[in-house]
Amino acid sequence: MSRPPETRPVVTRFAPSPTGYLHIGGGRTALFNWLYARGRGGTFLLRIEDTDRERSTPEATAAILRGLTWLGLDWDGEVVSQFARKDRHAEVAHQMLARGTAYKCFSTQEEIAAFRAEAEARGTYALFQSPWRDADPATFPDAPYVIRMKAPRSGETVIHDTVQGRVVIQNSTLDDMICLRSDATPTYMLAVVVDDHDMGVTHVIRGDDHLNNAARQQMIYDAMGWEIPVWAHIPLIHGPDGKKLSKRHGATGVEEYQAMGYPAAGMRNYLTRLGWAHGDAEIFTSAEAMQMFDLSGIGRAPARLDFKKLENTCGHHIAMADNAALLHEIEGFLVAAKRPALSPAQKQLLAQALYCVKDRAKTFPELLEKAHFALISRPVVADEVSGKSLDTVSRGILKSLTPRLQNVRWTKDALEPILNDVAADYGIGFGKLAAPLRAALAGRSATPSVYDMMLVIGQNETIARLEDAAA
RNA sequence: GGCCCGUUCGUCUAUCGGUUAGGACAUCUGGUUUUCAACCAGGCAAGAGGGGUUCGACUCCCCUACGGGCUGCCA
Repeated sequence: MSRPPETRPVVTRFAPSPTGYLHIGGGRTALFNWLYARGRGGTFLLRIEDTDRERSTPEATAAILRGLTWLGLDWDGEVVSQFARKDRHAEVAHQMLARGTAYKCFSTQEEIAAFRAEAEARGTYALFQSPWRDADPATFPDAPYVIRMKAPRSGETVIHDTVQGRVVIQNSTLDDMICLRSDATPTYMLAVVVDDHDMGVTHVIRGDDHLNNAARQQMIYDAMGWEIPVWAHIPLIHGPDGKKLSKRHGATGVEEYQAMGYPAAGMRNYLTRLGWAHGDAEIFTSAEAMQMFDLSGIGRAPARLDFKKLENTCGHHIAMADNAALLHEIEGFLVAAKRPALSPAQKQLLAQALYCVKDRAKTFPELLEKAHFALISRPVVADEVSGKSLDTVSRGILKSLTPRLQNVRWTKDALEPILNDVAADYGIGFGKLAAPLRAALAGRSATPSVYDMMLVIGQNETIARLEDAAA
């Protein structure tokens, strides 16, 4: 009855409701839609589901856009506001009325609440069945009404879900959902179908909390004679303890991850692998992910967030990142983390130091800590651990070292014999010499190679720091 | 309560009726080392439970347990 989806250009969409920040689970949903569309030369659309005026805020929309932008998920065309399309939704509701697939219901919310309370009192649960479903229009009162879907009361609705398989829902378990509220605004159930249809969405990839909704939505597609999209309901993300991810697990907002210093490429990689797999592929770029990503690789069970693996993945991406891009992203991190920005001089030094710190860090705070030596200016203040290696003896060693550093070519090859000689003179291993050098140069015990640090900060600065420490 | 979905090492997962059930992260041991990170070698570690179907089930079916979702004039 419908053309094979493969022959149509793919159109996916991410449709968050603007009631807060971009949730990490929403971010992954967006990512899957983005990967699927981008990997097939398709279109990825963004629609804000803001028909609930009570809860929707422009701030939330802005936060969601920021989150997506940071994650690097670019959408095609303008952001669609669902609320702006309310007249179209109402139009479709009335078309359903005209087709006889929907009806006007004059039951008040009080009546419905009373009906439910009564059922509950009897210890049962019953779907509300509107008395207006087959009422004679001649009996219609002059009162506000909602437009309800005239849902089939028997039979079954079958969802062919790419991820969940064939899901059968008995129509008797579904009620006549409201499509148009009494104030003529659409409900989610109607709006989502109308918009997806009008926007030409071919694949609906969303959280499996919508799986049941798909049955009701399919009824609307049928009622309007529209082609049903390919459904793909993906499992939600859980916290490390296997429970639904909530605030008590820590970070749930995408922007919080930016503030914690995870690179966007690493986040994308990690999130892609969370609930999706392609053989043994673990570390990959987004371009590679686009090539590999498919709906059949999505798992059916909820996945737990694992920060250790996130960090490991991010470490790989920091190491393989382009230096200029990395520097730019670090500056963005500083802003997000509300940390002081880099001065032009610091930026310059950090750029030069990147080669020796980027493969030692899993997050930006860690990278910055490793690059501490390049970001500070004299006098270097040693932290507690490294300070211990600056005792009287090692100060003497540093003092004897500085003169030998005066007239040398500032390369590792030239420096190496000098430091080795000093160590030999004092009958100590290089490790014993490196510790005070680290303290003097960086004030830290965990740093890049002492040679790299010397090379990055230069001859004058090196000698000055060593003299400071020896004094 | 009703309906729907799920359940492989601690975690993410591969397997799509026949494998010593593979990989990655984490962890442990040894090696390397200039601290950290990394790297090399190796170890530990899994099909929720119970019934079927089948020559043969992680894989198909049913039940139970556990987890999740939906059940709104929320999305």
